[in-house]
Amino acid sequence: MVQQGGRDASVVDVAAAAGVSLGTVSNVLNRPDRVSPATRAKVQAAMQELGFVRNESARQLRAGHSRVIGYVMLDVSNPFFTDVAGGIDRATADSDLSLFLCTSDNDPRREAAYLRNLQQQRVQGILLTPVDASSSLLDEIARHTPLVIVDRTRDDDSFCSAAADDVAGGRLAVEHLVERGHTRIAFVGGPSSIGQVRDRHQGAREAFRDAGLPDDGLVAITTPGLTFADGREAGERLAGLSERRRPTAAFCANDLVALGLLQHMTEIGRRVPEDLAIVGFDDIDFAAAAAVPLTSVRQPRGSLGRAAAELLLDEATNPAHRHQQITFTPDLVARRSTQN
Amino acid sequence: MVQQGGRDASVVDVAAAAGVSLGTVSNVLNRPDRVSPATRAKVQAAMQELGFVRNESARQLRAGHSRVIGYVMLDVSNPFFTDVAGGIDRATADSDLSLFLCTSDNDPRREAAYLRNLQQQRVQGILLTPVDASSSLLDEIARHTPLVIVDRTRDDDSFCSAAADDVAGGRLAVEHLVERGHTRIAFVGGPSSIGQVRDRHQGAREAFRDAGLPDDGLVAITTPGLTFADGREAGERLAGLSERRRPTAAFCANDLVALGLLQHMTEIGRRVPEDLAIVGFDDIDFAAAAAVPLTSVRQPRGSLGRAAAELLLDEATNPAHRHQQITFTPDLVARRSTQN
DNA sequence: GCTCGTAAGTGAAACCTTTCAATACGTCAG
DNA sequence: CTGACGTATTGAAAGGTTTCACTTACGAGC
Repeated sequence: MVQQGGRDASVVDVAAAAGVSLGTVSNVLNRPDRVSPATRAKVQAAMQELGFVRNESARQLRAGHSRVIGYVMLDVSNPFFTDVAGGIDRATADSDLSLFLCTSDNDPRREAAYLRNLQQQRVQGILLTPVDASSSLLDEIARHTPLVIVDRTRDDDSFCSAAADDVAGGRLAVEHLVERGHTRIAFVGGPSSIGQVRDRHQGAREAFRDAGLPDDGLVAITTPGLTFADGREAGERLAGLSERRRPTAAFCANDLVALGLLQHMTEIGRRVPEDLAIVGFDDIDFAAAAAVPLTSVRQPRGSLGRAAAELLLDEATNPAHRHQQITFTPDLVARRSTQN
Repeated sequence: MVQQGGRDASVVDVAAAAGVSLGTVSNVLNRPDRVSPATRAKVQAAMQELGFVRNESARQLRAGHSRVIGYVMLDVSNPFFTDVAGGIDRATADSDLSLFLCTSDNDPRREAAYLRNLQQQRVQGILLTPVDASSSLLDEIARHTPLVIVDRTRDDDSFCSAAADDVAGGRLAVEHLVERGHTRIAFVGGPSSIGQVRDRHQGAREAFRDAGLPDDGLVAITTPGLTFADGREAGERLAGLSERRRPTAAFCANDLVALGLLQHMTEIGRRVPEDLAIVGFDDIDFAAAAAVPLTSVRQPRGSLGRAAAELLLDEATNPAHRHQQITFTPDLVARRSTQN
């Protein structure tokens, strides 16, 4: 911080140094074509000299809004979400908006803090993968700030959203396992406060019933979160079950959990898929590269982000905007973890 | 956006609605204890009624700075960086600062845009994993905004930084391979504009020479980036070499590249480590879960983020702050990808 | 009854930028 | 030579919050 003593230089200081009015300085900044080349050069020299840095707060205050959009995601360390973020990023690249990423880490309080913070910053809009899509906080935020829900939906159509059909995805996974002859299947994931988890479980249940199998054949192994470590820990619990009750296949609520489970199984000498077939969800890049390449329900991650960003941009700029719910249909990528 | 017609409610509107002065409203917001309970309740009711949302821009304008810190990272989709971000996050959790994440995607222009944007927002400080640590832009930014370099260093001590010793890491990797009898080793990574790549390569070269091996035994396979896909593509190039010239081991500049390479090898029927031993860098969680568990140079990812954040906090708040360069020493985690 | 102290509340000024109506100054057509 | 027009520049107002020196009200102490 070289700027010892006095505060940073402002347009007023620049104007004084260049011997012009502050209106002219502003013109150099915002409409350089309206300023004669000579004056422009003089002003730019003064800016350089004083180390002038535009004050975005003042600019925003005047403009009424900032040139930022925020994406509040559930978990930065899940590659699924960073791939979604990549899609958002590409969609916003040629607007002059900056994208700020925030991670709620599945904590509703942190999510709320970020949402309020972004709203108070008067961001152009917010993309959100909510911990709980039904929270009334979302309505409250959306009263003032365009808000698009990513990778989730709400029953009503009060929001734009871009999401994959998680129930359908859950069905796909279990149908695949049932086709391969499994009749005792574990659903591994949690907590059930996460909508994705509920829907995927729901789909699993539906497919299980439709196959005419008894309800108690689908065992829920509830985890505290959806991380790698949670998957490993679920593996311990699965391994601890008596052989009679032990499932022959596991459908995991996401790939991280599936990979953790897979790793634990390998470590304790169980074979995948012979001893336990595994299906994941999301089809992150690492799924295909796993110890046993992982069968997974693929979501179009980038497209999902892109679609969400486009909805947000429309909502933020188009007065005739109407809310829209875009649903992507997932598909199943079969790999070795289920091919016995 | 319920707020049809008029602009958002401001403190003035709240004051009018509650029948108090705007100073009192501000007191309710910032020093509630100085306001009588009755008045406080009245004001809060008015805020509720009008849907008042504090305007952070105006607040910042007054305060001179925001309550945000930014981390500009090289690549969100690399789990190494999100793990670092996790460490930063934990370190800042109990300050009242919010952390905004930005991804430069290895593009100096995007990096510059984010840096300037954060600076113009008058953020409290910036954490940066730079594309090019020697860029003079960093000096320019640091003239006004506290800036800490993460996972990189500069020769001079003009910045705080927290980094692992990449040269040492590179040495570790190659020493490990040499110990296992390899004398033709590929260094896979790029572009060399990335400092990490240069340093790791440098370390590899040093270890190779120290082992008394001829320089041309260390083959550089330069990739355009450090992604999964770059690793696969490098695999094709490696496989295309004549048997005589083909290395028996590869040291990859990061785990993503290593995993891509590993996947390609497996696909074309080459065995790891028998046909090609592989060492990665970073030891991300997925390294241990890979098709062939990956030997990797471990960096303390979380600690690195935490240390960087603490340096930044100190620089931002402590007038007696002195720049400090913290270096972590990496270690090698040997797994199956090098055990033949 | 008067002064003093404290607590509660007030309101103007400051923060910095952008906008826009107004001004100044040439130039050109008539 | 005048009037009209266009270009370059000006300066004041607005935007919402916080701060701080100030006023008011009220009860305690003498």
